[in-house]
Order: sequence, then C-alpha cells, then structure tokens
Amino acid sequence: MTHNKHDRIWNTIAQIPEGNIAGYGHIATLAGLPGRARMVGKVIGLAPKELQLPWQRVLRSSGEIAFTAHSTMANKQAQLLRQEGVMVENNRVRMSIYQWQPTLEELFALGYEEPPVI
DNA sequence: GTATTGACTTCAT
DNA sequence: AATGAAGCCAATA
Repeated sequence: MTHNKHDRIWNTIAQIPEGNIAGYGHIATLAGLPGRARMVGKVIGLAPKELQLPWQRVLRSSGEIAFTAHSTMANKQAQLLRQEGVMVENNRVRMSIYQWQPTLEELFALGYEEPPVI
C-alpha cells in the first residue's frame, strides 16, 4: 500500500499499459487527488529514475503533449510514444484511440476496494 | 501574510 | 481551429 501523494501518483502512472495514454487530470483522480492535474506534472519530474516511470504516457486532456511542439522534451516524448506504437501528429495523439481505461484489477492494484467515482 | 508559478482543465469567443 | 480568461491547487518566493 502506498503512503504519500507522490507514490500514489507514480503507482498510478506505472499502471498505464504500453501503447495507452492518460491525461494529467485523469491520473490525479485515479490517484485519489481530484483537481490536482498540475501536481501530477510536477511530481512526475521528481520520480527516481529507477522507477522507469512511463511518463511519456501522460498527456493533456486534449491528447496534446504538454511540452511546446518541437522542444527537446516534446520530441523525446513523441519518440517514446511512437516506439510503443502510438501515432503522434502535430504534437498530439488521438485520445479516442489510445486513452487508458483501467480495468477493475488495475484499479485494485492501486489500492482501491471500490472504483473511484470518475 | 501576499504573489507568482506551473509537464493543467474547462468554458466562452 | 485557435485564443483567451478563469478556475484550479500545491509549492515557492
């Protein structure tokens, strides 16, 4: 079981399957921190490298990469996404295609006894 | 204490 | 589609 906000956010992101993506706000909600989308972005950067956090799978609610188009980080994120089969165009992906829908088991792995209200 | 700053979101133009 | 304002909340100055 996790014990602090950082861990909850990290663990939630770690559940996102390869080839899927999730929004910052969505991660916040799943981590039990509704309304804290901005905190998710902050906390991702604090994750220890050993976690191998799949940070590239977290995008804005619109499907847009949070970094400015063509910036170093945006390019890196797009590359990582393409490596796992996600099509990135104009600094964004199609949410309707790739958005992560957690299964009950995945929610359970996050420590929920009942699904959170989305 | 107030002000500013974000890997954000939503709504209205 | 693109742009802007307002809302958001924790961290920082």
